[in-house]
Amino acid sequence: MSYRAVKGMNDILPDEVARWHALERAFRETAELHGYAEIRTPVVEGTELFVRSIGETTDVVEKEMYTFSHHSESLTLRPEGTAGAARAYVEHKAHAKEPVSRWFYLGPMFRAERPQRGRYRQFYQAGCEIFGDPGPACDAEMIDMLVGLFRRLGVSDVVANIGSIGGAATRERYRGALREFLSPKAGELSDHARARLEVNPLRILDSKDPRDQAACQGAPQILDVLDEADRAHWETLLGHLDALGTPYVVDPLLVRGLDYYTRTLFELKSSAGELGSQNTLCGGGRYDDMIRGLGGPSVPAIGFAMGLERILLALGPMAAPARKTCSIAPMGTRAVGKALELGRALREAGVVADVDGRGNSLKSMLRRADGLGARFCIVLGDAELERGAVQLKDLERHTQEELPIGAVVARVAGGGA
RNA sequence: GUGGGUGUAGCUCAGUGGUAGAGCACUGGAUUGUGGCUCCAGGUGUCGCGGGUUCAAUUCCCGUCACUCACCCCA
Repeated sequence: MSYRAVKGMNDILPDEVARWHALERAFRETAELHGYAEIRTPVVEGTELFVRSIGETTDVVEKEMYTFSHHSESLTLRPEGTAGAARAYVEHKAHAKEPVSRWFYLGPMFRAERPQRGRYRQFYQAGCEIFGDPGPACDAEMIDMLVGLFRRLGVSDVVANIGSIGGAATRERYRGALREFLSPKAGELSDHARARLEVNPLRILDSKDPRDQAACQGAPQILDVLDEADRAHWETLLGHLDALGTPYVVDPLLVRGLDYYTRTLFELKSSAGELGSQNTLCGGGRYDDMIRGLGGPSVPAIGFAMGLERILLALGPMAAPARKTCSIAPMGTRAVGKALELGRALREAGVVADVDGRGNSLKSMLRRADGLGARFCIVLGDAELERGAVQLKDLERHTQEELPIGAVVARVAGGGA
């Protein structure tokens, strides 16, 4: 086995694609119902776009990007979808055409991490962005949409965690307070957390290390230090969710690893199905400063991305599709010619047709028809050809009848009735 | 980048210091031309790769690679 797919990048074989289609269809339908329109942006962007938007000191930018240079240009395979959408929003001056833009996207993203269950180097995300609406009504609507989507998909145990990290000013103030609280306990922290104390103390809140969790007991909470405007935004959001009856859990320690977030943050988790420890199905939040930061106008924004393979892991197996194929089993060369003709006629009538021209035994052809999930099998042998007839077998009802060859297409197209 | 686990048939996995098996799948037959159930028959393997110990290694030892799970981080 000399050629293999690149580590962390997987083939999605035909057997599995039906599940992907079903998920993608549910996402598209939901997004479109909420007024989102699809945008498709390139998989490659200038490296600087990601550095600027995601943040120079984030793990994604520091060590997970696939970056290469072409001539003198530094390019990067997109590690997430928001930066590209935001770039397109600015580049095409969408703000001047409509007050609010609601966009969704779907496609592969790339991060050079160590792969594990639910985490791959090429992975698929679907996401939505709203540009030009400061919320909090649309924040509530977005969270409610996601809860509804996961319910519809059948992820029964999904939990929406929400939080707020306020605007830039609030966050700066909180960072100082947290550092002050944790510094005396620096000796009790994990090495990793101690290193972060100066650079990004907020992330320590997120740590799974019991020492860090213990040290964070009694730490000041960001929700307690929101400024007036941030607080009003947050409380109104909770009010909307309560009014909608959308279930949620406030997580005061919620911190996301991308630097661009402001105010509202949310994350949907599950432990259903085959999910391993990477069980965040969907994450998002507000990024009110990004558009201006990319050289655009001062336009607020909010968005989320969901990991498709994680959702598929949570979903488990899918019901087998209905039998609709018609298989044709010819015996002998003359019959094969007739079978090809019949196959074409069936397809013209809108029937999925499979001509088994392998020249195997009838038993083998019927077995294959069954394996394909065919509803009908047309048996075509010399005896039938002489009579200008075919045997039409209904694989589902276990019945068989002889029909004139000219009548079989209409019969099959009519579902056998 | 760090740590654990696993590498044997297309798939899931047993197994032994004397060069290997089951189930599923596949093919044929029982039914000179009739599927899903049943019965019978059939084939395939550099036993991940390299080295060491040994009369002999798939098995024991060392190395290496791959896969996998977890940490970090994220979807």
